Amino acid sequence: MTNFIKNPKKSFQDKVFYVVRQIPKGKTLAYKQVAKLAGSPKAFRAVGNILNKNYDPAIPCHRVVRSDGKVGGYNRGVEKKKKLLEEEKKES
DNA sequence: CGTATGACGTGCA
DNA sequence: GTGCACGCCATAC
Repeated sequence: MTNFIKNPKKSFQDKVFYVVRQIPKGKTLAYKQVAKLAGSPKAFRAVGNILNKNYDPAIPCHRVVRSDGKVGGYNRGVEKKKKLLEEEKKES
């Protein structure tokens, strides 16, 4: 890191974060949907890739699941993600 | 610039 | 219904 400041890189990542941040509690969004909302319906690959490399506590990435209904993965542990989804879903 | 990787998605056997 | 292989886009090196 040559610079202390982070790059304002306005890229797909920003859109993905913005979309994921809008996901209401107890609701899950598919990677494909996120990619579509982000502007690239075929970039669901990049969506997962970005979330995986850039996990942020402000981003409910645990609400992003596969179109198959599977949780997919989670930086903190798939088990944790499943539990969070279940809890939020119950509360909702 | 080209190659490699990845929390995916869809199609086919 | 399950499993395997290919294709897709964005990022990193």
